Amino acid sequence: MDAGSTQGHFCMQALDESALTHVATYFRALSEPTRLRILNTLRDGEKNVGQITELTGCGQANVSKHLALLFESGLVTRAAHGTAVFYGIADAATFDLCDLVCGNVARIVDQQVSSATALKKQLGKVAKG
Amino acid sequence: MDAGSTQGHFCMQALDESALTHVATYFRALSEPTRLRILNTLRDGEKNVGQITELTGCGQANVSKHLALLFESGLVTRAAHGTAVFYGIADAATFDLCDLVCGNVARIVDQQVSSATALKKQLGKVAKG
DNA sequence: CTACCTTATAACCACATAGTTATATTGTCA
DNA sequence: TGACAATATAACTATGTGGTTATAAGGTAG
Repeated sequence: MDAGSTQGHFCMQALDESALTHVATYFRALSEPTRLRILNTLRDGEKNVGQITELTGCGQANVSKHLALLFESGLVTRAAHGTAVFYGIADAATFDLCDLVCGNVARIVDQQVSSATALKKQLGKVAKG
Repeated sequence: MDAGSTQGHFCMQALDESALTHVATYFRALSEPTRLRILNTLRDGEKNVGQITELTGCGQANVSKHLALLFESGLVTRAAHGTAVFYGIADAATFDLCDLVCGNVARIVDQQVSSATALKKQLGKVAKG
């Protein structure tokens, strides 16, 4: 089975250099808080650039640039209606992914907090001892 | 329920700015082909820096820097044994994530190929017509 | 056609970062 | 202790990119 096939189970281990770059690009698209904010505004349906600009509080040019990147990365759809351009989530799996990451991140943060607490305790003991 | 809790279902929509940054940082760690290669070498167990350097074909300093970033992002574990330092996957869910993304990417690439093919067909018609 | 509205793009700055080379740090062994 | 091996870090260059401002491009209404 080839990595470009449309069905079956995919495993990063089997990917060649080109596919690895694609995966990295996908993650890169999700690696900016502003882009995550933009994607969040699309949870409840398509919106045009003006609405997204309003909702995120970012500059219009900035939003357009991020939307262009998200579109090129295949994460959002684009549809022009008159002068307005509506963007939407290309794949519902995107949010599954983000929410999965939220779980991972929550675990990491908890671990780091625990480590920090343990370290603090250790340091406390050293200071006292 | 708070976003830092250790159980339950997590949704990006509910995250504040700080959590959003954490999620973005997590994705950022996965957004470089070299780091994905490094993570791939850890699929079948912990390895030290020398082994990872060998397997990836990257420079040792470069590998160390990437490993430091992965460690700080909470994606890998670190354990020193003598002068060697062994790194391992912190959370098996990481590969679930990567493989999920592989599926998404495969779909995107397929769609782009289809679009390109369709476009090519259209252009062909125009050229002929 | 003109004025206006919406979106995309160009130019620019500031900053982050991947990779390299050289070196420091740390642990082991004779 | 001194030589050596493994890893981390500092310094540097080149490149990428987030954000802003100004402007272009495309469509619409009068």
